[in-house]
Amino acid sequence: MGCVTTIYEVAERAGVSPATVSRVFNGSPVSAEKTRHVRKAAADLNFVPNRTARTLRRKNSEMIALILPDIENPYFTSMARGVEDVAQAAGYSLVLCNTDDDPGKESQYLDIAASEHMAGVVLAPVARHADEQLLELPGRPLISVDRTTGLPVDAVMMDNFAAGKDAVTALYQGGYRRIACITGPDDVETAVERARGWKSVVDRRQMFADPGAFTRFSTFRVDGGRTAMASLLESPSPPDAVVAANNVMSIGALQVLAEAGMRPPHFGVATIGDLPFTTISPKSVTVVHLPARHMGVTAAQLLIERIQGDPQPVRTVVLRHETRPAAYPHPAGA
Amino acid sequence: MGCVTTIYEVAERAGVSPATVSRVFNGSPVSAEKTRHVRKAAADLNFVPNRTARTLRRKNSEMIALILPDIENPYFTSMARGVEDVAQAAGYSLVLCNTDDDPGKESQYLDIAASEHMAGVVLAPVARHADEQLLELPGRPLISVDRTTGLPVDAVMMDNFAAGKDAVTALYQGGYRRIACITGPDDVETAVERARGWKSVVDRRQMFADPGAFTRFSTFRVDGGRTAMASLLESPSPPDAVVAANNVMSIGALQVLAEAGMRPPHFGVATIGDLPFTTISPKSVTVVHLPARHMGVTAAQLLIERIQGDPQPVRTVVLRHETRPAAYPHPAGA
DNA sequence: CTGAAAGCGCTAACAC
DNA sequence: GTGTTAGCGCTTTCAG
Repeated sequence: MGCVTTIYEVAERAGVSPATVSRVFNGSPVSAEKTRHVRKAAADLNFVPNRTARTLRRKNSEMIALILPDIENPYFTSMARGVEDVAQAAGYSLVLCNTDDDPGKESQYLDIAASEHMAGVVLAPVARHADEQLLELPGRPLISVDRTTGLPVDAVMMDNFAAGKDAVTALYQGGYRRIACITGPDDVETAVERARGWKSVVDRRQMFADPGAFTRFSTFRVDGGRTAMASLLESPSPPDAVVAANNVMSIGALQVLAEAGMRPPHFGVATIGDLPFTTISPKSVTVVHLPARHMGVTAAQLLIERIQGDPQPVRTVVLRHETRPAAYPHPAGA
Repeated sequence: MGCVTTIYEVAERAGVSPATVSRVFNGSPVSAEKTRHVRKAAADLNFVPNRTARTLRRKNSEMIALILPDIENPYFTSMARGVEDVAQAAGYSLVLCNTDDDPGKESQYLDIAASEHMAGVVLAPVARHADEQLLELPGRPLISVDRTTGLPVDAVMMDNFAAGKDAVTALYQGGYRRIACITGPDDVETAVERARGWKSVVDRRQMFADPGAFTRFSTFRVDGGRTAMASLLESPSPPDAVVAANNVMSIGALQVLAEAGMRPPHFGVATIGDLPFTTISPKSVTVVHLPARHMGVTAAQLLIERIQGDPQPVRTVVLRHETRPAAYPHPAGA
C-alpha cells in the first residue's frame, strides 16, 4: 500500500532515532546491527520513503523531465527510449511531457520541472518562440535536443542542412533530375534548414529556374505530406522525385504517390528520418537515417554530467546522420 | 528563473501575511486590493509556487501518472493523447512512464506515484504478474486500461475475444477459407483472448483439423509478426489469410508477405488494431479498429471522478471496437 | 557512529 | 477577511 508509514514509526519499531533510519536509506555509515533492525522494521511496516518530503528538504528530486513536442511521432519516442535507458541506469526516473508544439504547454512543463525540483530536463523546444516570449529557463540543468533555443544551454543537434543536401544528392545520383522538396512549417528550424540544404544542391545543379515553385512548406504531419505531395503532382511540369523533410511527411507523400499509381523507383523518394513501421521495401526509398535514439542517449549523458556538477562551458554536440540510398535507381527516362 | 522566491518574500513585498499570498494562489477569498498587491509582488519577484512543499502539505499533487508498457507503440501513444487531453482540461499535468513490460519497473513507478503523492494513476499493466508477485496498489485512485489486474480496481477494457471473432469472420466473408492466427505471448491476456476469439470461429466453421497448427504465439512486435508469418508460410499446407493480433505484428506480417510477393487481397490480412503510418491502401486490409484514444479519455474521466471522491463501487467499462472489412474480397480460388 | 533539533515552503486550522 | 502558528516527512548540521 502507498505512502503511509514514516521514518518515525520505523525508528520506533527498530529502536533507533529517525536520523538513523534516514541514514540507512541514504547509505550513510550505520552499524551493521542497527542497519539490520531498520531494514527489518521498514519491511514489516511496508515503508516507502516519502519523496515529496525528501525533495523539499534536498531541493532536488530523482526525476528527469523529457519535454517533447509530439509524443505520437516515432522520431521522438525513439529519442525518449534513449533518454530513458541512460536515466534509468543512473538511478533517475524519466517523466515524459507532451507539449503539442504549444509554447504555453512548454513553459507550463518547464515551470513544473522547476517547481517539482526535478534534477534536470531534456527539452526538444517548440518552434514558435515569438520574439520576446523567450523560453524561460527552469533554473536547473537543461539540455536541448533536436532544435536550438537561442539560449546559452547545452544542445544535442544534427546537421539538418547537410541532411537536406545528402537526400537530394542521393536522388540525383540515382538518376532523378527534377527533385522537389516538401518540408515542415517555415518557422520550424529543422524544416527550414533541411529545405535550405535541398536548395543549395538544386541551385548548384541548376535544376530549376525557380526552385521556390518546387518547394512546399506544410505541417510535419502525415496530412501535411499528403497536401504537399498532391500539390506538387498538380503543378504544370511535375517533379520526378521528392525529398520529404521528415518521417511522417514521407508517409503522406508515399500514400499520395501510391494512390496516383506512382511508386518508387518510377518516382524517386528520399525521406529525412526513418520510415516508421513501413510495409514497403525500405530499399525502394532513399532514407537519411536520423540518430534519434543516439541523440536521446547523448542528451541524457550530458544532462547527468551537469546534474553531477560538471562545470564545463556550454557545449553543442552535433550527431551525424547516415544516408542510405535507394537500391534501385531511376529506370531510364523521366 | 526557477523556484527561488517564497511566499514569505512575496508577502513582505506586498505588505500582507504569507497566508494571504497562499490564499490568492488558491482562490480563497481575499480583498481585491490585496489580491492586486500580491499579484504584483509575485510578478515582480517572478514567484512560482513550490509544488513540492504544497504537495507535502496537501498530501496530493496535481500530477497524474500514465504507466505504459511500450511508449513506442502507437496504440499506447494514442491512448496517451486521450488521457492527456482530459487531464489537461481538468488542470492536471500528465507524466508518462514506460515500463518496457517489466514488472520491476512497473512497481517502481507505482511506488513513485504513491511516494510523490500523485493525484492518481492510469495503468496499462504488464503481462507477467507471476503468482504471488501481485501488483502493489499505490494507495490512491487507479484505473487500469487495456489489460486486467485481477485486483478490484476500475478498469477500461475492450472485448478482445469479440475482436478476434470479428477479424476472422470478416475474412471468411471475404471468401478466405484457411485463416491462420498470429498473436502475442501466451501469457498476455489480450493476445490469448484474441486468439481464443479466432479459434471459436475457426472451430465452428470446422476450418482446420488442427487449429493449433495454424496459431503462432510470438512477441507483440514487428519482428514477432515477421517470425510468425514466415513460419506459417513454410507450413506444409499454408493458410490463405491471417489474423494478426496487434498493430505492429501486422506490419511484420505484411512485410514478410510483400517480400514473398503475396499481397492482399491475394492473401487475406486482418489486423486487430489500426495500421500506424501505413503507405499501403488501408482498404486492402481488414482493420479491427481499436478505440485506443477513447480508452484513454474514458480512463482519465473515471480517474478524475475518483480523485474528486466519487464513491461508486468498482466499475469496468468495455469499449466497443469497429470492424472495417477490406474493400476487395478474395479473388476467386485459393 | 548516533541522537536531538532545526527547518525546506507551503497550507489549514484557529483566532481575531 | 486576515494574521499567527503548527506541522507535512524528511535530511542534515551539530553535539556527543
